[in-house]
Amino acid sequence: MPKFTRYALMTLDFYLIMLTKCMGGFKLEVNPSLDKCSEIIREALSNRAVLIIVGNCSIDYNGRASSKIGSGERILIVKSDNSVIIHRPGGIKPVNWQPSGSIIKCEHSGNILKISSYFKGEVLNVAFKNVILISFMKLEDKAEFSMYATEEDMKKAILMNPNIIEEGFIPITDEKHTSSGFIDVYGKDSRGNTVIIEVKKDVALKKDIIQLYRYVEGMRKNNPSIRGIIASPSISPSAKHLLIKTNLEHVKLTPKICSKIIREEGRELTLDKLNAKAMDN
Amino acid sequence: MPKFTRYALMTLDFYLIMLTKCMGGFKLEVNPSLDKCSEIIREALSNRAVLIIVGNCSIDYNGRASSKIGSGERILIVKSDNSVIIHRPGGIKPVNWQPSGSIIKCEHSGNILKISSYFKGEVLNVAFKNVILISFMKLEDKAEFSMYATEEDMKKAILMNPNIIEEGFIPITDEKHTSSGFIDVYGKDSRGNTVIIEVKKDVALKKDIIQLYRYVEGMRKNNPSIRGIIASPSISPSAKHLLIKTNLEHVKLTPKICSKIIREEGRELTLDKLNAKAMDN
DNA sequence: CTGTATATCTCGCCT
DNA sequence: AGGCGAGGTATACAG
Repeated sequence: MPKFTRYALMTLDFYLIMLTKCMGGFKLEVNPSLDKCSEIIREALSNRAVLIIVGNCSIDYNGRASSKIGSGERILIVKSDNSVIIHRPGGIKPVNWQPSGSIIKCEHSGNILKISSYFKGEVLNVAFKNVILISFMKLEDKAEFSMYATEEDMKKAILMNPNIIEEGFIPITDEKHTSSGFIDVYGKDSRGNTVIIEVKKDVALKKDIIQLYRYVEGMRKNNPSIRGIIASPSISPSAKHLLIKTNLEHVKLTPKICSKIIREEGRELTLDKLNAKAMDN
Repeated sequence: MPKFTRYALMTLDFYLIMLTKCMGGFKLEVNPSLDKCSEIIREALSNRAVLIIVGNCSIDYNGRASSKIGSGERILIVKSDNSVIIHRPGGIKPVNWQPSGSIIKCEHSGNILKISSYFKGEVLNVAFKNVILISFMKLEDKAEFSMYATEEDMKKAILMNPNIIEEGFIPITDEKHTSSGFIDVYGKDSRGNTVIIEVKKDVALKKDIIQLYRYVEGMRKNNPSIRGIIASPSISPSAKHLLIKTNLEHVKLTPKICSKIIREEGRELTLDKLNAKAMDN
């Protein structure tokens, strides 16, 4: 297909999309006039949409520090929380930025489009000489970001560095089988008390306490000094209540810190060595 | 003007721009098919253009740490140096990134467009379910970024914190007039030797050494122990050579550090106090 | 090249 | 609200 036709078709397509999209908080212009930009920016800001501008600008910043940069083609993004980032064509870090909640103004005077952002005594001024592309859109992103580590990784981290549970804790085995099932980590505290640890990578709930209680209760008959610890990033209020009633304990332990322990200690300590270490204990 | 007409005109405009722009390394699609995206991404990468993709994606990262995030609408930017940043609709920091020089691949399989980036054992996988907007463009930005401080600020910083020149330096006046003109900062070192400082905010060149030498030479007749120091962020090789021959000295001093001194010490030390301090000496 | 100090650090957690 | 510590810190600079 010749380029001409391809673009003609694409343009028709684009036209139709524009009609639908502009209802739903989307707008886009290529090589717009600065007046048009000014209009679009205002619309984006009032819509609390994400605004993207690509064009030739110079930037002045004054606040905790001061910076200045002359003309160059850059990408400016104003997010829906009014944070601002400006990126040059290279490098991972923005050349200038402004945190969430800043007050953004836009002014078109002469041949310059000025976008100003104010936040707690800090001023970021961006002056566009020309704009290649401007667009805003409503973006939805409700997903939760997680530094990833499995419960298995958390157990591994405890075996690698038992002090993350408490000073002097010594693991004996992992996943010991008991009459009530199996437990995650089994060991002794610094006073020689038996310790049973249940690991959860998410918030510990009532059911987790109940599960741990079942293990511990089965063993308390023969060993009254036994301790039960639930290791998790957090614990629900009702689970905490039950925890106290059942004389169990909670230790804060996040997948993230475990992931770090594995990464850092894992350099010297291979899995083989780890298993050997576990066997020794 | 009714919306319909406005967009029709805009679309025509867009169409014409596309024809010119696509020659010069620019392409843009709204709501493209993933196949089309794949094509555009390949073109962007081979052109070493800046690529912007807005769409619904999930992201996996594995390297120094691991992270995972489910579906959400985000902005992905691949810069011309193959650095990657992915921004969520809010917040100043990217949710995931990859440094410059990473190897980027793109694969369209099923209903998913996968963009992978590899760098020194770190893998970033982005899976797009749909794309709202894709565009690439060649951006030119040769401007130099500077943490801003004038030569005046640098002199002020020396007066505020003379130790940045050397331990025990005590400024007496700034801009002392001599028979050869005026000098930037004039003072005494810890041994009581007279010191003349010439401040430059950029690399010190031969001509700067010559200028300083003229001042110093004029005073060496009456005061052989006089020292001449050029304070600048750096010095050119030929200037350095001349510096040694003329028995002058160089002290590294950047506008940035001066800017910091003024910011930090300026909190306690107002301009009035500063002037008073300068008068005292 | 490696290690260290810096940052408009940002961000989250804690008091 | 203020202080503290971590970060996939990134980045500049010294050794």
